[in-house]
Amino acid sequence: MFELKKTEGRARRGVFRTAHGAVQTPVFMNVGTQAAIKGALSADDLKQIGCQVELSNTYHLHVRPGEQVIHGLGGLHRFMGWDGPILTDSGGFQVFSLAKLRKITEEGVQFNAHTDGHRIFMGPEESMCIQWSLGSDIAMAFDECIENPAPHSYVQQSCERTTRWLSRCKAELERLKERADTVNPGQMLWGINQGGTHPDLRIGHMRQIAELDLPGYAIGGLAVGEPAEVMYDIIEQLEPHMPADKPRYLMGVGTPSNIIEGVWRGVDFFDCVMPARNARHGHLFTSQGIINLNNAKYISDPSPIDPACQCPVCQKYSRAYVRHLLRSGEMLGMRFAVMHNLYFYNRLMADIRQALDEGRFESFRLEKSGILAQRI
RNA sequence: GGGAGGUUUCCCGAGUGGCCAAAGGGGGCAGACUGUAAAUCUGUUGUCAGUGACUUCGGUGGUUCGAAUCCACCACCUCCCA
Repeated sequence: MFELKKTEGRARRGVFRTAHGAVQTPVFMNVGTQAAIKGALSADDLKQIGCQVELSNTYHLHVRPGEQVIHGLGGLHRFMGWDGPILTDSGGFQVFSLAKLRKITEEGVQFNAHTDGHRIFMGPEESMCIQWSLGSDIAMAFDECIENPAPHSYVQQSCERTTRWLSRCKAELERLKERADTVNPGQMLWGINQGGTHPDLRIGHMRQIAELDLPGYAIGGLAVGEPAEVMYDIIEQLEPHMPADKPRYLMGVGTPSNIIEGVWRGVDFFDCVMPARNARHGHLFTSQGIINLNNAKYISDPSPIDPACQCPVCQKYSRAYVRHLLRSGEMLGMRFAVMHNLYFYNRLMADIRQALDEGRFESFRLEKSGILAQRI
């Protein structure tokens, strides 16, 4: 399923096959939480900006419109018109981000829906059932994501529960896939490593979940409060304990620089809301660094967002125009900004892959990592 | 011709003797954002100087220890009656 084509140090160039096509790695997955990329981008737009994998969210689609609706319409791919690979996040992150509205027990998590407050129970079986109904290609394990830093004792207890939850996820998905109305027989489950910023817990947890021999493993619970250096250190210590023949997914990360550093440390899959959210707020990524298009200095700037960018927006429109649209609250401004940033991310990944193919990723990293992080 | 109301800091608008450089909103300027309750949130928005000082509430004078707030006149705006 996962084929490693080339390595450079710990960095890996590979191909991952799914029921909806192959994914060239390292890859950035484009986040469309509610089966849509915020900023009014469609599945067709995703194709145009070079997206390989779309990511949607179990909890959000369960709350609205409900997985039965999507299952009844033939699954998430048909529902949203995207025929490429889809990964669904399990709702585990919402355990973290909706913390004020939930209560965690061994069985699962009791939520008050963020929409109307009604009670929702989600545990490993519920999450798997929803993801099975959606028919994503990659279903993520239902885990608990903890804010860093967190005390060793709590993280340990949480990790142990996440391991038990993972076994339940695996058993439930296997059971569900035997049903006749399975939308995506090729659906697979990926496990998620937790352990906060404690290397011993990270490694111990990884060893346990690796035993389940899942087709992919994610690193969760990073970029949630700890400094980037701590995150890099954890990845470095954890990486030797991750199965080498399975893809590794660093969940929710991150900035262009974070991604380059992640690839350097052996990560294959990434996703992050940052390019889309920051775009909506006027922060745009360019080959020379980050610009805040809201700044007054761009009011009459005739140049494209990034003169080096080949995206549809940069081919035609000026910073001045996109800035005006954003400031005026026009949807088109958000759409343009999001299109640019996601194109930039997908292009960055293509450049990373090319550098790996050509055996020059180390120099690529040294050259780009700093430039892309600076504000200009 | 007679009567009533109004003029506030970029805009709208509160304030009717000190706690007022003046609520609130808009706009402006900047910042945050990492498996998206996020088209959101935060700071700032008279000037100069790090306690503080100075200028400001249509204009000019006045009352008062003290005025955006009270009085007189002037200017402009709105409404009502002829």
